[in-house]
Amino acid sequence: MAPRQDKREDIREAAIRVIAAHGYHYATTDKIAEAAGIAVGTIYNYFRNKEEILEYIFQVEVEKRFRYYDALSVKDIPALDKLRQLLTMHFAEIMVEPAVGQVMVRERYSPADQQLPGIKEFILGVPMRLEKLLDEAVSNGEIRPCDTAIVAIALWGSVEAIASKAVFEADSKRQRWLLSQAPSELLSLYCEGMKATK
Amino acid sequence: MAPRQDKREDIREAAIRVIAAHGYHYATTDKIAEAAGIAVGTIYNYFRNKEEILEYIFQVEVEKRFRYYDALSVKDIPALDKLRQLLTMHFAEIMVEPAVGQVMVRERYSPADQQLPGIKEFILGVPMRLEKLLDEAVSNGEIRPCDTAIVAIALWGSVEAIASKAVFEADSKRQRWLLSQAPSELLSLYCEGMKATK
Amino acid sequence: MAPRQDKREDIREAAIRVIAAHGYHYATTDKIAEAAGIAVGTIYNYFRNKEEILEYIFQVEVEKRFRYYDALSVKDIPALDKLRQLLTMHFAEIMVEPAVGQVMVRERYSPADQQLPGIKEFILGVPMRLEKLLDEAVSNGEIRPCDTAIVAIALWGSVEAIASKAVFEADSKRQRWLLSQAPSELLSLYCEGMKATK
Amino acid sequence: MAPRQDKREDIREAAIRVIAAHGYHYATTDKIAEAAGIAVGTIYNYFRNKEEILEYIFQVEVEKRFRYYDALSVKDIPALDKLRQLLTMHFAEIMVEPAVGQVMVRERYSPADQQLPGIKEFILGVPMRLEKLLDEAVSNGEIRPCDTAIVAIALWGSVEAIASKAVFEADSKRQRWLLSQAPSELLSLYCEGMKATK
DNA sequence: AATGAATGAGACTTCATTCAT
DNA sequence: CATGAATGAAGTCTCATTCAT
Repeated sequence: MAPRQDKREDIREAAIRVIAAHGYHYATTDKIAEAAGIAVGTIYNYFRNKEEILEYIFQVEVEKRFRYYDALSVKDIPALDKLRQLLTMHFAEIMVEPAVGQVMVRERYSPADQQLPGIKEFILGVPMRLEKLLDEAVSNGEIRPCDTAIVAIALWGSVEAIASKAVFEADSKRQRWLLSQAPSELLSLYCEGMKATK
Repeated sequence: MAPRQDKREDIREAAIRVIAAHGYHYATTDKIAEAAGIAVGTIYNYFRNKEEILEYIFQVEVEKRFRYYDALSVKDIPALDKLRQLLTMHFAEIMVEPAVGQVMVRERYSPADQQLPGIKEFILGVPMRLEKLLDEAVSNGEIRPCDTAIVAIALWGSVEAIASKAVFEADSKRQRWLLSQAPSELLSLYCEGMKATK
Repeated sequence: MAPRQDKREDIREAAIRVIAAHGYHYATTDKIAEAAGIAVGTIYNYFRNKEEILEYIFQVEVEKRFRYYDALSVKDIPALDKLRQLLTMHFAEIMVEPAVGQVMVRERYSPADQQLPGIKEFILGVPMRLEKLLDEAVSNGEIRPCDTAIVAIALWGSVEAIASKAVFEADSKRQRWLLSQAPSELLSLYCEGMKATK
Repeated sequence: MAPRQDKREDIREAAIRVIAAHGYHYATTDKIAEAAGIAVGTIYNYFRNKEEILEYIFQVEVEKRFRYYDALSVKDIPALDKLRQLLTMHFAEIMVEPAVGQVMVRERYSPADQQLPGIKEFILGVPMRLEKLLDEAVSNGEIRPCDTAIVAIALWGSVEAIASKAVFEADSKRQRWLLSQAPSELLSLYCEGMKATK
């Protein structure tokens, strides 16, 4: 196989592995360089500093989801279906690369006093898009009026909690089960509620 | 005022402030000591190392909640009321001391490769107790049968997400509103669901 | 049993145990105090600082040997017998309290840039007295003329080497054997030499 | 002059100077780095920790002597000559670099509870080789049968004592004299003994 | 005299970043 | 562009010593 050209990408992937394994603060630049098969110095030709690597990891994930959302939002399907597809996509991504899931769950507040812009985008941007879909669903009469901002946050919290549970699940069968069942389980929970049906 | 007797407590409180402000990894032992008004060395008369401080912070919070749960569990009231009271208590605690909330939300994976025992207890123990309450509610016919393990995780994820939102909310009025409304909002969401009522 | 009155002595003995076990630099004042059954602060009522404890340990041993030497030197017996008795006494002391032997062997250069006076006394004073006995033996015609200064150093080096070997000997039977046989073995070696007798 | 290539060697030499001057425990890594003309951090590119430097110092000396012994042991000369040459070599090395001699004499028990492997090798390995040479001398009839293990220890103790004396000798003329005369003085002492010849 | 909590200087070590090759 | 040895600031922790009780 030809050597990977995009070294920035190599570094990102190596960093994901190392950070998932050790945590951001114990993921030294040396370890990342070694995992990427390059010299430490080379990292600094592609990233200004270590923070920027983490920033980039989040950016990539954010963009995947935003692009998916953008494509979704112009479709002419019920908003709840859009929601389901977005969650399905999120869990599918994590299933493909659980290490990324670990990083997103754990390293959200890692690097500094101030949250990195890319991470802020992730934490705020995704729920905000959920909120829009919920608003749309309310408009369509798919769900009843409610404080969609709060619901979006709650829903996203649930998603993250289950992803986190899955991502640290040692039993890989149960991991796949969790990640694949999660979207419909969650949506039916949030739609139907748990109230006893008489 | 008489000098505070329990220095371990002083250190815990100082550490909460410093960690909430800067994050565990930027909360140096020097800063913590300064915030506590003592010398660095004194910290090590009360804690074996820096990790143990974080461990202790979580332990205290865990115990508060477990004790509250224990008192609750013997009461003769509907399980859903117990649930509501537990959540109310949790949010009330955070309202009183938002810094602790920040620490609990942010520093869960901070210190090491391995999760600290006290933190594990927090992350696993609380949802487990929620699950028990949900099971009880199912038994009582208060809610319909469902995968209570998953629901507990989802519910706790929602709780944390809202707490996290609140805790970083600059507008303190809205913070109080979020924290006080959250329990009933969440429970009604989880019970009734969002489905449009015909 | 009545409480030991001489606390300086208690501390000395405790320090010997702790230093023998851990080495001077790992023998913290806390450990010594604990071993002596007193508070750290109390140490400083009897010793100016940690160094002085080591100094005192050597002093006591030096004095024992000097006093023994002084008593010996006025006796009217062959100088070689005096020598033998001095060595016998030295090894006997170590047999009684091997920990002291360990300290004397190991901690000679431990505490500081400058050698402590008490330790210097030990290192220089003892060989000097051996030298005097050798001179006397030469005068008496017990041994042939030789560079007694060098021989004294060599002899003392041998003594220390065997003591050191014995002191770290795990097998206590062999330890006793070494320490009890050493004086005559050494003296016969130094007197007769190893030359093959035709 | 071209810059020294082997930085590990530079550090070893600097450490010898600093440790000889101040003792291992007062030879801070900062001082060693300064003496080596490098930054502290650089030390840790060549040694895992401070102990390892001391370990390495002993290793180098051990190896010198073992290599010399190995070359010697295959020669077809009297065992006593081998012995003499080995001692001569040892004292010559110390004469060239007295600081190393100081370190070997003083820092034998310095670093820890447990003796470092390299130091153990030095303390046990050298006398063991002396013992072998003595055994050979006995076999050859060069010396009379005796407890060669004990004699080896005694002899090595004498050697170290004289080396130690020499190494701390301020008068450098007397130092050279001691170190150069020592081998034959010692061997003749050990062979002939001090007994008065009628 | 005895106590032992408090002190804080100082030790070792790590690691993100640089820069000469 | 790539390299990786060198850097040194900064962090954690220890421990001899002090002093108020």
